[in-house]
Amino acid sequence: MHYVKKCPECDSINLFLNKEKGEVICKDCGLVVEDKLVDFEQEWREFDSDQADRKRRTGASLSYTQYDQGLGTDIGQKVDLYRLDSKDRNKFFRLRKWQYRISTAIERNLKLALAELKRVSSYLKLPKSVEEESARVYTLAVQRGLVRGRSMESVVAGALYAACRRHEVPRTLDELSEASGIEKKEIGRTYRFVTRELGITILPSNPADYIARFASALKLTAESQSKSIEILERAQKAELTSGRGPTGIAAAALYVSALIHGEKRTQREVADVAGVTEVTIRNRYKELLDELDLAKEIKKSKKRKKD
DNA sequence: AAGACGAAAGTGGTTGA
DNA sequence: TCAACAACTTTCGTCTT
Repeated sequence: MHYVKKCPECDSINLFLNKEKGEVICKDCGLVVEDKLVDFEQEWREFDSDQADRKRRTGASLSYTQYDQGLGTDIGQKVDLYRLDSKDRNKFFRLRKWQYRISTAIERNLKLALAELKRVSSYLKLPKSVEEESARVYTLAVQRGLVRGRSMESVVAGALYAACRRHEVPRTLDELSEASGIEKKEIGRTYRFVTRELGITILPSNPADYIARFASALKLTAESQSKSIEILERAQKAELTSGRGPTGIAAAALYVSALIHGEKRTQREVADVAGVTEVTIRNRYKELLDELDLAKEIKKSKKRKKD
């Protein structure tokens, strides 16, 4: 199997293989370098067409980003029609007409929507697996008629948001909003509506999932980054995280660890990257200091600076 | 002068009667 | 369906570096 050695975006060699998700992620810029790392090798061999028939199990691969999943169903034409009497034949034509109408309506919608979905997805540099998942969600939503009364774009954005969360590569509503041009409120609304109607359960996102991306946006070193993960874990144990917005916590953890490692960033900078306000960072930051006695560590790093 | 701090009032969403 | 509520934002004045 072949692995990418360098990040094509920033040339970093700091790549990280997440085996469960089957993705290679650049730790520096957060780019998903490779995903869907599936072993494409066959575990069997075939020596003639007879064996091939018995051993091959699959047809072409399915993809939800193709509007009909690469397949398609038509009610057949002409074949065997001579066997039907005129009544049945009329029925047959009527069915075919309806099938045609319904499928073209849905297909036309899907074609447009999936084009938009791909656009937004590539803008946000989302992994292919998330794109697939969101396409699947959108397809289901269309089939259930959930798009009616809502703009196609907002449902696309909602599906993407849901897929990101499920794959633990969360983007903030702000980012989705910027990429799709749909209001934050609207995305949140359709997201909740669609996931509820489709019975998709989504875990509350983990602050740690945001760290890599925020850290690279702030150009922090790997040490600060792992320090902030450590802080997050301690915060979780101290039950400082439940009920709080995950981005705010991630931002505060990054802010503190940057201080500790003498890579000071202003609250403003961190706040902008994380999409929260300085006030929120201050509140989380204060809680972190109170509960985890990080004050010592900060003082230490200040002393080191003096020396 | 810029950044950090914190109080106060406002917003949108959840929850429980 | 409504009111209470928690988290977060906005705004603004004050303190610190």
